This record gives sequence, C-alpha cells and structure tokens, in this order.
Amino acid sequence: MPELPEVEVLKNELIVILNKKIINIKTSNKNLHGKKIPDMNSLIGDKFTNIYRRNKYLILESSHYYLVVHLGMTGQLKFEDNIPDEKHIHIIISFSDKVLYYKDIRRFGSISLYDKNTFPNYLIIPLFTKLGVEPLSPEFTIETLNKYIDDSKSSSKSFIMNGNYICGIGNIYASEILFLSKISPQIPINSISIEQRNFLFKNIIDVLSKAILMGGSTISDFVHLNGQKGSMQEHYYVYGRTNQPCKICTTLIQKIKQNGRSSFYCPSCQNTLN
DNA sequence: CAATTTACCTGGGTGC
DNA sequence: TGCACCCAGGTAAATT
Repeated sequence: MPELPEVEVLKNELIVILNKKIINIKTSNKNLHGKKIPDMNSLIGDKFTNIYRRNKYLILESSHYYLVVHLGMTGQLKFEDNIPDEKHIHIIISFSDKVLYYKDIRRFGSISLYDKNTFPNYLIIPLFTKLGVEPLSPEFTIETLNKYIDDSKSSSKSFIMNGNYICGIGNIYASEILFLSKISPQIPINSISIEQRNFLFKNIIDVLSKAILMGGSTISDFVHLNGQKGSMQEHYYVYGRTNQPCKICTTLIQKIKQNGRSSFYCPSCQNTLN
C-alpha cells in the first residue's frame, strides 16, 4: 500500500493527535509481520508531541518513547469518534474523545516501541541507521544520486527501490519515475547517461511531490486518517496499464517481472538507446 | 559481500 | 457454489 507519499500524507494529518492524553491502549494477540505486538501500556497517561517520517516509517514521539509504525502492504491508520466493528483491527489508542486505530488485513506492517533513554534521537534507531537519503530533503542532490549510481550494479528498477540509496520509492512510483525519465527498468543503472541522471533526479522529486499533493494513491487499501481516498492513481502513466496505449506515444504498455515484482513500462519511450 | 529469493499474511479475481 | 491457483503497494532474513 503505502510508499513515501502516502506515509507523508498521514504524517501531516496526524498533527490532530498531538498533545492529546492517551487514556487507554488495546492490542490484538495476532502477529504483525510474524512478530508479537509489543506491550504499549507504558504510553498510557502520556501524549504524542511530534510526528516524523523516515523512509516509509511513521515515528510517533511521546515524552519517553518513540512508537514506530510501518503500514506494510495493507495497513491503515484512522482517527475517529468510535471504534468501528471491523475485522483486522490490531491496535486501538484511545484519547478522551477520539480513537486512533491501526487496521491491517495482511499483517505485513510492524509496530515497535523504543525508549528515548536508549535512543535519544529517533535517527539512531537501528531500523534507520543504514537507510539512504530522503529524496525530498535538501541532502538529496545530483551529487548524492551520482555517487549512489556509480556504487550500484543493479537494474534501474532495483536501484530506485533500494532504500539504502534513496528512501521511500516503492513498486508504483518506481515504474512512474522510470517512465517519465525515459529509462528502461531493465538496464543497469550505472549505464545511463549524464542527461538521464539529471532527468531522473528531477523526476524522483517531481513524482513524489505530485503524489503528496494528490493525497497519495488509493489502489485498494490506502486511506487518509479520516478514511478519504487519494487520487494519484488517476495520474499514472504506466502502473497497472498493461496493454493500454502509452499516453505519450500510444505504444502498448508492457508488464514484466523483476525480482518477483511487476514492472510496467513503455517499450518505445523507455528505449535504452535514448 | 552485494544481489537475489523467501517468509510473513488475507482476500479478490479467474478459470475449471 | 466450490476449489485451486495467481496476484497485490512492504521489509527483514535467508540464501546465492
């Protein structure tokens, strides 16, 4: 479900929970990504004071803890008046007048709690220390991108989805970014020209920024904190458009498998000879 | 050791 | 209506 734009949208919306006293927390006894949900009773009586995003993770900071949330493929965070009677709700955080709950059908998400005595800054949590650059931060420059490209022997598709280089790009936006950059998903990333590198740099920023502006993509599960859907899926050039005409050249969009995942591309626009 | 598979899950769609 | 199979936005761990 969620890539960088969807998580960023939620991060921005989560400001409504800031400084509200946590009255109660309930968790299901199911596993998330094969692991037990941690005991979060120590958060009761506390409040969240800041929300951050790193890669596709949300970090909810309280007085003494960082609560780190990953939505996996089908995770949803919703903020409502009452707890709905729905399946697959795994965490309920109750405030005096509202509830924040986590729903996740496939349970590929994850939840963990980190003590600020051990991790005074969330960036030193092991999950985050090996990650690459945030593409919408000032640290993302053409020099950084070039250094990463020279470092990698992967295909362009694997490269831009690798969070150890650039964070937050998943399977949807990878295809969209490569299409706009006129880069075939199969060619080695270190074989692209200077011009293509500059174009790729611009398109990474443009695609992710536009997706945030559109409120993210809702393919099946992603929703905003209030349940609304995003609209970026209406602007796709290639993702999910197998055998439909390219919006630029009318060549039929192709779907291939790379590393067990689908890549969508235009065989004409994304010609390796470009 | 970097790159590539596998494991972790439910549900919707398709073909028989 | 049922069953078997395939597919789906994620990452960490295991394996090549």
